Amino acid sequence: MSSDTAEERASASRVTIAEVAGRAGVSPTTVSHVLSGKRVVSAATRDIVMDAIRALGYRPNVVARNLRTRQSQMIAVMVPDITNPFYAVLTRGLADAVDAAGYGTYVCNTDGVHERETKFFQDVMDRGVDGIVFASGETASRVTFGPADHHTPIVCIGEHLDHPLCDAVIPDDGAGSRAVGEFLASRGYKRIAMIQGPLKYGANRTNGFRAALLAAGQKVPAERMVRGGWTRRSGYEAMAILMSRRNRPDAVFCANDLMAIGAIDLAHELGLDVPGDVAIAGFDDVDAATIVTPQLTTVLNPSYEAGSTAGELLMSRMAGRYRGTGRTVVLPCPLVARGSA
Amino acid sequence: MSSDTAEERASASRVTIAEVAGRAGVSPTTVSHVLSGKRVVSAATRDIVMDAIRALGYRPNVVARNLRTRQSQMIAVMVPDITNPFYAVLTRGLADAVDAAGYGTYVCNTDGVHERETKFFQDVMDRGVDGIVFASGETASRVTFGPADHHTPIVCIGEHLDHPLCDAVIPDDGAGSRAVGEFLASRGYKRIAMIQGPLKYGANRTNGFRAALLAAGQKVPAERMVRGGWTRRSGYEAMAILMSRRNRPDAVFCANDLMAIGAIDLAHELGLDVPGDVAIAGFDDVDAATIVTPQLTTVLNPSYEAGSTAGELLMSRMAGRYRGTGRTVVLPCPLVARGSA
DNA sequence: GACTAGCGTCAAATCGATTTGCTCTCCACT
DNA sequence: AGTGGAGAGCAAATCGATTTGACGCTAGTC
Repeated sequence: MSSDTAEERASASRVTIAEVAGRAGVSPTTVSHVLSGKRVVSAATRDIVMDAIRALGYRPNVVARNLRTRQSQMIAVMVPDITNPFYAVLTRGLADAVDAAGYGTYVCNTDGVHERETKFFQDVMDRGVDGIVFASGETASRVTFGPADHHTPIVCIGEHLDHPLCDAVIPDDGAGSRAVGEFLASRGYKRIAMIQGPLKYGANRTNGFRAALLAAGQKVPAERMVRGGWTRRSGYEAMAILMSRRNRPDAVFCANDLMAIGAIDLAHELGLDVPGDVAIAGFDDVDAATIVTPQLTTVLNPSYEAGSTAGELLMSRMAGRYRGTGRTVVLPCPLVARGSA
Repeated sequence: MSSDTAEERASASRVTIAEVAGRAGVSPTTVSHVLSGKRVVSAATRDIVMDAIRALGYRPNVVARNLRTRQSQMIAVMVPDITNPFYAVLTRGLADAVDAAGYGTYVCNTDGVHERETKFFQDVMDRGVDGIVFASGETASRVTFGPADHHTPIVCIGEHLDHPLCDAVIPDDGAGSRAVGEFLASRGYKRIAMIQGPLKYGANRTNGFRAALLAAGQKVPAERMVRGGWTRRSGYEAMAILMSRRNRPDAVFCANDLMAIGAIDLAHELGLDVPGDVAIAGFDDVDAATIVTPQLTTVLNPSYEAGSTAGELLMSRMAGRYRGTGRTVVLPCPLVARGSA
């Protein structure tokens, strides 16, 4: 906005609080107090100081402030991959929630690899972030905490973590998956299969789904449970296995939407009608769920809300409004019936 | 707060370099030199120091280091919205490129709003980031630089910026769009239309496309040029306008994939066959391009490479390997022919 | 008139590293 | 013996803020 003068250009280094104090004829202390409001400063000197700040274009050095105050006004979010729309939306929810309070967002892509998780965890602790959101898969439970780590609040998405300051935001996968099971059973499908996540992941989805089917009097034979790797490609392959069985399923629940899309790919390749020949349901309700044909019947996984409530939980601790044991917020995952089942 | 804080201070405050020095029986200077390798330390004392570091679990305070060295080992990326897969992939490319060199990634969602852009720009400058990647739409050219801002290298994606240390990574939209135009013309389409981006955006795509059609001897009447807002919904609406014209187009080039998907939505709604009744082409080649039916003929926009080469450009400046005027890297955007045209 | 009570301000310590200049030792070469 | 140089390590200054204890002042109270 203001045209930078030659004077300003000459002094290439940043303006310090001392220079402002000098120009205003007061001490650095007073300038600091004007800025922070931690002690009262007379209106007269406050004006003088503010004028000097404006004239010099002073901006406080955030790093120096962070060193002294032991805060960074920055929160870290650890996700497997920001490229995954689910985590991108979660990250945005978090960023929106904390932005107004002046917190910035530091993003780490862990790829779900334990070494990367610990490396980044170390990194963000060293950087002195004020809070951490852990959305990096269930291996998160394996990170080990150093003695100094117990002051930084943490929020885990989708799981609990053994840490005194750790809150949890849990989308209710179990209930959502149960709803899918009930829905499929009520529609009269008889040979219902499932494409699960990789071993040890997404147990709640499997369990909820299986429980609903059992309650509806259906057995779930082991050969109708196949594992995929969350990706479209792996859903395609898992579906291929399922459809090569003697007794083809008439409905398939996939533990996430990407795998469901892969499953639809294969069904179309085989010339099968969805849902006429096979019904397919997913989980997450990402954008792509309404892009496939037919549109995907799925479960809404409230990623944006998960991110933003994680932000709220963090802020309540950082501001000292809450200082208790770990809280747990459960987010409902409603069924979204569309064309594919 | 009181007792809690006292406890904190007593038990769990971080180990400092001074404590390490004390335990090792050397000065802090020596410990620092062991860690940085900036001066030689004898193997014997180095071992002693390293032992002390391990025993105490010492981790250097990054904030303090940053204050002294005036570096933050952090680079900022400004995107309109991390939720947009294009920018998510770009961000990942950047993060991967700079991660190995120890740089972290600070993400800002500007929503393309000028006030937010300047606010975040100020924020990251105050935080002392070592580099900035500007991928936040063409309003970027309006940010104003303070005197202190001229030391931080910047890379712009998709445009140039008037700043001495600013490099640019430019995906070759123009050539890509020209390829689409040639492709459509060669396929014999005669009434070719385009859904553009919002006013003042994506001029290269419009120009390249138009040039190709003119070269093929086709006129592009104004009523076959409609504007959308980059979203699926806006593509749907723009397509509706196009199809309500007396002389319906037989092919439509959309300035991005999301709008193309919206256009396909409408075509299907009208019971039209794609590409039989209308051919549709997009731009970007996001994941969703292969999820729609039919799969989208589009232009590959190398977002990952854009992010990673932005990282390279930044690092070459930060490391002092390059110190010259602004460089420009142009990335090719090849046509990807699929089913929709 | 002496005595609190605030108010406004400042000097100095602090946060935890890095970096510079200096000392001291030891050895090699003239 | 003297000089030069390299090798090792330390003390102190520095980065740029925040924060605390103290001091001078004015006003109000007994």
